Amino acid sequence: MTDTVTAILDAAEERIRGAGYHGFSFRDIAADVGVKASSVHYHFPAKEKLAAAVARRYTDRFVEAVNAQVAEGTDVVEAWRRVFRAALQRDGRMCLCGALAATSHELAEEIRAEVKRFFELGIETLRQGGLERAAAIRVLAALEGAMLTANILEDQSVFEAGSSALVA
Amino acid sequence: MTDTVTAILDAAEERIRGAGYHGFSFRDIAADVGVKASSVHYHFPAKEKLAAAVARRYTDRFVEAVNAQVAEGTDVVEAWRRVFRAALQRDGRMCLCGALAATSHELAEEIRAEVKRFFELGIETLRQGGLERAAAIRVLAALEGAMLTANILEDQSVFEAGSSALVA
DNA sequence: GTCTATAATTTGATAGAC
DNA sequence: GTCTATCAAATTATAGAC
Repeated sequence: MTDTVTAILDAAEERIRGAGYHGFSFRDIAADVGVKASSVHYHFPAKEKLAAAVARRYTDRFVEAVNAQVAEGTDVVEAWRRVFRAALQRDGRMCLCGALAATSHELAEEIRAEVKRFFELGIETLRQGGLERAAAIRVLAALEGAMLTANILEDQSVFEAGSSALVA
Repeated sequence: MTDTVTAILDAAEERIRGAGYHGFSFRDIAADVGVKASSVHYHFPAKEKLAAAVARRYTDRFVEAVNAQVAEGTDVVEAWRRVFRAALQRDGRMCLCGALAATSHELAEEIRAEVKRFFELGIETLRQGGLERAAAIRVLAALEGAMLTANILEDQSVFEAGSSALVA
């Protein structure tokens, strides 16, 4: 993966997490990266492909980070909470898949499938950690909701409060 | 409030709940209502004003519905859960303020203030029902997250699972 | 791989007739 | 209060030079 592709994915991720799928343009990304819009199109022929690639990378990284925590002996629920917290504190923005899921109704099928994968993998890893399906859903829902609420209230302590019931 | 204004607000609410603030145009709304885009502009001079008006009406109606439940003797947490559930089941879409909050970073100040009001009023009514602030945040976060997760997984039972821990 | 140039369409918004 | 007509800008996307 070239530097330009990485920079494009980084910029698109930040934009989507701040303004949603319809909230950015190829020119925005190009300006962020320091190239022209046509160069972005060279790497990603269509906006849908770009967003799908961003979601794929985001999910892969996210699940990998969770698995790394679990491998170190962290409880799986706490692991998910930590990775969510890190994403909020580092970037001060919504979860990418949460931002896309919030407006999933009009989302292109390819993107929706990638976003769905994030939530299905979340449920799967939590179940592998011993949780029942309903409990796994509760954890993911609480974390997405806590992140969203902290975002709009512009108060990161809201994330702690919103996700505090998950801690054993 | 004229019929046209009501129809415009209805259409805009549905569009925003499905695709977010940037996911619709004046022409979309006009087509939904059966008028021309210039007529929409007559009632709402700018897109920001339209979205802010939609959020204001949504919050007012939502809180009113919750208060009506509480007045009938329903527990305040259960009241919030019921009104969220009704919004999901009736429209099959995200909470309007949740959809806007998810991409709040780039939102016009006027709109963000209205969305913020939804969450602050939520916390306020829950606290009046006897909950501590952290508990109130947990309830709102869980409900928004449960709605979002049910939305992307296209399974309304996910809302029940995601919000089930709130029931005493 | 990146650029310039451009096509085709859509966008938010306004002016003015009725 | 709604319409037609229009604007200026932005949008996704492509063609072809370098």
